[in-house]
Amino acid sequence: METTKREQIIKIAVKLFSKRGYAATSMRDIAKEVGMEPASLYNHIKSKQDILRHSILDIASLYTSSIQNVLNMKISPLAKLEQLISDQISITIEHTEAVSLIPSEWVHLEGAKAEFIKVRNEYENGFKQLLTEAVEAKEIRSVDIELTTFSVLSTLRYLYSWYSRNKEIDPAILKVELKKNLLEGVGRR
Amino acid sequence: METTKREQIIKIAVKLFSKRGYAATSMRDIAKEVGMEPASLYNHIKSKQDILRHSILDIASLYTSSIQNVLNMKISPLAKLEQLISDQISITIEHTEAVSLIPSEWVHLEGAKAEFIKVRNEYENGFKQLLTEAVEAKEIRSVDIELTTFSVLSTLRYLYSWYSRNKEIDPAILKVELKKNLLEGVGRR
DNA sequence: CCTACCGATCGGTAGG
DNA sequence: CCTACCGATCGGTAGG
Repeated sequence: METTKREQIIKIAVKLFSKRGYAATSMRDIAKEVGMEPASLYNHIKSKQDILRHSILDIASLYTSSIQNVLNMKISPLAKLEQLISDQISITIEHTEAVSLIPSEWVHLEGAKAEFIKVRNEYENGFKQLLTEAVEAKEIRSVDIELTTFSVLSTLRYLYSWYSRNKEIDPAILKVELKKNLLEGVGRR
Repeated sequence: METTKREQIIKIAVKLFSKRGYAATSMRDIAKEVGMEPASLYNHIKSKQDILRHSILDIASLYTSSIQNVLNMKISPLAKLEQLISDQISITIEHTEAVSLIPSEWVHLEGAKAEFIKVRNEYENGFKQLLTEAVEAKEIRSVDIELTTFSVLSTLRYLYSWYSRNKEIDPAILKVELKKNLLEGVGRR
């Protein structure tokens, strides 16, 4: 699998954005890590903003595909929720650093901010719909939809930070354990 | 309750850091919002870094007080966990913007980074200890301590983002509902 | 892909 | 608390 210079630059930029934040990372930082002069980066990318936009929107489209796919499946609402959680864990494992930009760095998007927010809202609304259906089907208790959506999605959004310190874990085990946690809590008796 | 100019400046700076991030907020941005010339800020604060350090360490000390207090209470491990969750919700409600700096902006601390990490680790270790004790007392099921700590604390850490959009909620109801969520999940049947 | 460089903006200081 | 200003660094361009 060949990687273009452009892809190399974006990968390194994402790593630096993830570590220090977009605003605190300079094109000179990126150039040094890539091994070229700052001016040369511009033969491969349009601007610093261009890197951020592509990184974030690429990940956002993975989430969109997942929710659309899950909504069309012929399984119970609760099974759909479980599939969505599995998908999101997979995305986090496969694109850990890019995923880490989603919660904090999207605020630095300039042209694409509105589009990002739209896509994020669609995902959240899909999640709320599944939760509502699962309650109606009596597969889960009658939860507060808004608060539960926040609670479950915030754990999934920040999973990257836990995973980046625990990469040795078996993804299958992570999925089982985290689903149990999100769906059954700590099992208060 | 009189607020000094210094407190006013810090409050406004925290609001801006919270919205755009530390690195993307300039002293000129802060000065404009405060209503003075940039140079005049330095009669009240030592440096931009000084503002960040005080904001973050002040909140961190609230978390430290909470965990120390809870660990010394003469109640069951599960009751301690519930008290810790309540405290953290209270801190988030009372200091929403400053709390929002904790997950993302601490990376920009310069002199105090090691101290912050130490304090954060103490809090996490206290939480893990309570979780372990609750399992041993059979008050909760035998959870994965590391993953559950991450899962519960990530929801609590990012509660500020949900709360800032839902400020009209009754804090008492928020505590009951969120505790239920974290401790019983969605009640999968 | 590099050398050379631009205008803008940054955090912060001197001096009153 | 302000005017005036400093050196450093920023994202990006011209031209080869």
